[in-house]
Amino acid sequence: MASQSRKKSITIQDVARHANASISTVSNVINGKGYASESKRREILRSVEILGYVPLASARNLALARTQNIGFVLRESHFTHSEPFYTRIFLGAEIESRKHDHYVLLATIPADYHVGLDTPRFVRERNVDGVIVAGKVATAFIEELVSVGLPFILVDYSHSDYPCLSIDNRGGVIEAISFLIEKRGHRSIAFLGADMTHPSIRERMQGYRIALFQAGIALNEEHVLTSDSASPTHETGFRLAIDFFRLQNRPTAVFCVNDAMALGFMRYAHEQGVRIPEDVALIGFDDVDGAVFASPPLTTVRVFKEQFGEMAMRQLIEKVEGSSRSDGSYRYDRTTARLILSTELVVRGSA
Amino acid sequence: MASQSRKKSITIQDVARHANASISTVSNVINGKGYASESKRREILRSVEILGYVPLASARNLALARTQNIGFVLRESHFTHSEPFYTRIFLGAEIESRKHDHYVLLATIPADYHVGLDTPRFVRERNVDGVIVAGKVATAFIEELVSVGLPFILVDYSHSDYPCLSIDNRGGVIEAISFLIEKRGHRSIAFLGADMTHPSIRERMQGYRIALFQAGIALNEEHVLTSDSASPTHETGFRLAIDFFRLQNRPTAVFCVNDAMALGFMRYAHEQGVRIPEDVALIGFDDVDGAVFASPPLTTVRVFKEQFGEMAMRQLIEKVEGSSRSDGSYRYDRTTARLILSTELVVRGSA
DNA sequence: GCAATTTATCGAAGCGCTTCGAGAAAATCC
DNA sequence: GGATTTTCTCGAAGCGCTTCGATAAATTGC
Repeated sequence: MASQSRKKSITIQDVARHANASISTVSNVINGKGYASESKRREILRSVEILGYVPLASARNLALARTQNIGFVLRESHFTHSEPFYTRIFLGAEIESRKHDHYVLLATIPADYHVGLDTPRFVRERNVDGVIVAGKVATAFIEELVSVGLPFILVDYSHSDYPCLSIDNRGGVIEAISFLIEKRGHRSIAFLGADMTHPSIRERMQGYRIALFQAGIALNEEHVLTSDSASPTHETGFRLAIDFFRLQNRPTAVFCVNDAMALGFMRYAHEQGVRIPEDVALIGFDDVDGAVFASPPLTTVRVFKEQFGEMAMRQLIEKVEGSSRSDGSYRYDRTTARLILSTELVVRGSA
Repeated sequence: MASQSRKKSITIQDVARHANASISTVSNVINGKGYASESKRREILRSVEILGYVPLASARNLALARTQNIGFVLRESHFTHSEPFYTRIFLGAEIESRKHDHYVLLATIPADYHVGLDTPRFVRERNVDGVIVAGKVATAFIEELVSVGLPFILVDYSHSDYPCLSIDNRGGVIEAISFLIEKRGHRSIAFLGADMTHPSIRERMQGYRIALFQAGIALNEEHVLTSDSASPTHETGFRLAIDFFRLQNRPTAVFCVNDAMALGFMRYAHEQGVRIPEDVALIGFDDVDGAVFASPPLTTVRVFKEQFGEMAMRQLIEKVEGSSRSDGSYRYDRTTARLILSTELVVRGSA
């Protein structure tokens, strides 16, 4: 019994026969289209119930020239990151996708993307109706999507030419820095960053400058410590912390471009016996899970990750469904729309 | 141009026409079946190349009565866990799936599973050829899989009645405890655990007992601190640490059932000014990413997560492909086979 | 009361692919 | 050299579903 093979399932045919109706009528009542008398409708629905009929997805999709799949693409390194940032976005998207009866297929691509070679299988086989691109990926990939005419949306990676959904990096940082200045009385605040060409990180940097400017504090370039080419990791935070503590007149607070770095900074501080927030206040960005377990718990800018994924999915699906209605009706083209998700400062022990 | 809809792609028809052959011949050469003259073959392949033809997955699958999808199911709480344990398994499975031209669809189910209501859509719609079940899920779900005749494999959750792939929990713990005893000279070792009904955790507990027994050390029940109903989280580790430090003659080493708990334990120890490993040695299990960043870095039992997922996928696909060949040939039924993946002790600073 | 609608139902074509014969041509056998 | 066997190619049926007419019955309009 154990190795019994898949049960041959019942088809629309069976329902039609059982309900004494034609296939097309069954199809209609199931999809709520066309006409059907109350009696027939009920009879059919009853048969569906009795037989436990569920339409076969593949058949449906073939007939409807769609897949009900959404691709989710990110760089492999991003997915394995210790902090489940993208994982959460993915999860949010996944949950949202169900509401719209879609599945999400995941694919990771290398940082140095080669068209053709690295093309996710689901785009080659046209096995998705649209794709969500998370984080910074090679532009070659994005261009490929454009060229095959697959709808997509960029998430957490702003780009002026394509539809994207991003975090309010600027606003989040401004809030954080202003908090440090106004509520905590700091006048000298360092900025620790990495991967400075990344749009998001650039924006965080801008937020830092703006907040300082607004408070009438002159920017001291020496307090901007960055490791331009490195990734903003725990390790990088640790390394820049070393530089930080070598500073002659050391700032009283530091803002790290993300929590991973902040945590790395904190580790070094611990090792040096520096107290946080007494000796130096610390704020991160992202609100990763580890933030709350740090000692002291990290004050940080929260990003609503699940919601982020949700929204991306919703946007994308709206777009996909819209484009598929070929009734020729005019629709506003939001292709290049850009949405920004706001953040929230969560104050914990480190500042 | 921007809102251009999906390009109507070229079909096998087009290739046939272009190559001056019949559809069936094209299909044959593409799939390497049947006969075909060198000339025809070349011509067809050339047309495929020129036209950039790629078979449409949905059509193929419909004709072949398969989906090329594998479902990956876990409890929602497991997926969002701060430590990407299952995420990594998922990733390993995902990567392996590509080699076999499969996609993986993810679904999360609630802890209190209700058949029908919570049934993952892909099992209802028969949109997967098999499913990987990760971690501890409701048995109702497993039974449902059995009843619909969908092949599956359990991962990280041993069950004697079903095919499963598990970690060598017992062996891993034995290695860890023996290390503590033989290499570090500890004679009094505590065990901190939670969720004691979980098979994996139970096995770890057994490992602890066995190792002690082997070393001729009597088990002191007071040194077994568990929070039976709680999950083995950071928080739980922290809480049990409190109990631990209240012990009259406190053990010199502690083994935590997983890294999360060990990290929680460590945090409490820090707060109390207890030095690790000088005052108390600490070993965890899993080797999560955070382990290496802890101070001191955590000694732990490594589990090869990606490989774990890979192997599960391989097993499952083998099974799926096997069962689909309906040539009636006899095959050994490995349905209830049980594989165990070995672990590795990684010695870092905490012990 | 009869034309014009609206409602109800169905058969058949089609989505893009695989696969099962069948027929023709080529190769092999004695 | 005729009978087999093998190689090559193709048409057609089928996978399970949607959808477009066509036909028939019921309803409406004036």
